[in-house]
Amino acid sequence: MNEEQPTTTNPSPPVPEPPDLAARPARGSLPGNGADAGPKSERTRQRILDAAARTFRDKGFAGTTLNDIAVAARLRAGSIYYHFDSKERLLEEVLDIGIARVSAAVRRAIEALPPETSPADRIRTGIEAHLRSLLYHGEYTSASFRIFGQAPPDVRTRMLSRRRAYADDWRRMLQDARAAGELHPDRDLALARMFLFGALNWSVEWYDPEKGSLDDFVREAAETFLHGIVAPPNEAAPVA
Amino acid sequence: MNEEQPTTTNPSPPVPEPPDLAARPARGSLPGNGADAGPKSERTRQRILDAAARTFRDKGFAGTTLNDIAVAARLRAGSIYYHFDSKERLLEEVLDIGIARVSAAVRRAIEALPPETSPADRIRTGIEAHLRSLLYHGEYTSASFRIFGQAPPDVRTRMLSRRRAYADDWRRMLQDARAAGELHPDRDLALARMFLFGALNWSVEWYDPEKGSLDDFVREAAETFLHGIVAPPNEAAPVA
DNA sequence: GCGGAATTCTAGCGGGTGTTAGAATTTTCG
DNA sequence: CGAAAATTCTAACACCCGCTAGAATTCCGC
Repeated sequence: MNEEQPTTTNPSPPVPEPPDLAARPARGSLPGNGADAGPKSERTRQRILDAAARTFRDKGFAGTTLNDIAVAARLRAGSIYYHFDSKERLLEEVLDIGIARVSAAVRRAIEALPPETSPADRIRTGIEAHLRSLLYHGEYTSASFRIFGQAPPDVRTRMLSRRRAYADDWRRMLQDARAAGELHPDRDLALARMFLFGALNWSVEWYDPEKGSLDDFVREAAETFLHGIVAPPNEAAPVA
Repeated sequence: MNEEQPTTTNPSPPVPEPPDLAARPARGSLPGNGADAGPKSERTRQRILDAAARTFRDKGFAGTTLNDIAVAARLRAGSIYYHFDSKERLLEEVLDIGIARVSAAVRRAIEALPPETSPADRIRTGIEAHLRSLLYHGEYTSASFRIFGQAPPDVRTRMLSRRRAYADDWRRMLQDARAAGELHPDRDLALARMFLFGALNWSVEWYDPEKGSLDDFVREAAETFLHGIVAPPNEAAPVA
């Protein structure tokens, strides 16, 4: 009667994770000696986080049991509490990492552009980076966007500043493009931005990597957002 | 420690609901004599459904307790089982009604158009109808799209055919527009359709009716999707 | 390989879950 | 009114939840 056991997660792949990104501020200090915990603890901590991200994404927050996570992380439910204070905090950290990664990926991609790149091309690059971060090894990033609406109120409000910061990046990019005269003057940029977020993040639910290259996908996505679907009036009808 | 009590739902507004829409097969006949139950049952059944739709939308499926629903519907949790077989079936009916209403609203709006309306204008009308149905007294419609990802697997698969039918309507509209030469030939229509769904349904999460008229909003939304945000090359730069 | 710290496990508490049986109540209508 | 049917409530069952204390085990520098 339970949800099916996640036996598919059994083979336990080694979960490659670049730990450099924006993992966590760590705890101030630990029991034993000076700095923070040993490396053993850190590794299981990561295992728990990975399991939590996957399970939260698949079953939702309230739908996920600490035992679900424990099974996927190959330990007992009680042991989780050695590494995390509560289920809520575990969620919080997953969400945090998710947003941080997308945000960092987009920022990095844009800063790597040559300085003379036009604002519209920056937007294009931003869209592609966001999608890549979401769809390619996106345990946390996809969880972060899928689960956010289900988070307990206090977690959500605490997470909101992070989100706002990322949203501000986009607000700025759009305004720059408008200032450069590259955007249609009638467009409502706030609406366009939310439209974009909705469209991009929804792709986690349906994108199938086996049905075409990711490169083509992100390119086409950016094009669709920038130019819409309607044929340009001049090209299509050369008749005066 | 619990989620906050829904005391805000206390005043119990009379819940205006146009019962004509696409609620459910209904019973053909009247109380006592005819076939099945009386009208009293029908009214509380509706009250439960309304309460369930609102609560599911706000707290998610697993996060919603039968007692939450019962309180909002002004009865006891056990009594729900006189009207519904299980929590799952209750969810299923809510989702069903939600999809049926959006689908019906869009279809009706498009059929009301004059026959000579261009395919692109049909799309525009469809977008506006979808958004209206979602945002204006959309207990069920918004719940349907927000909760779908959290539904238990079997409910989800059973619901999938309904969704596919609605998706087909859109697929057809887009293909018609392309056949009429109104769409950019390079666009990937499947991607565009999913983009559209993501963008539209995400609006439940952020749209604030007090920050501008719904009419303006739906119009601008359709425009953004059809033409994108980039300025057209000829209009903006009249300089040779 | 010893000893103490770090990590995990066991076992359970208190509470809330969906669900059900049967009693109590309300509605319906001759 | 009164009886039968329809509807709601009460009380409980069986189970699982997040979480904790303390014992058991593993790790690791000496």
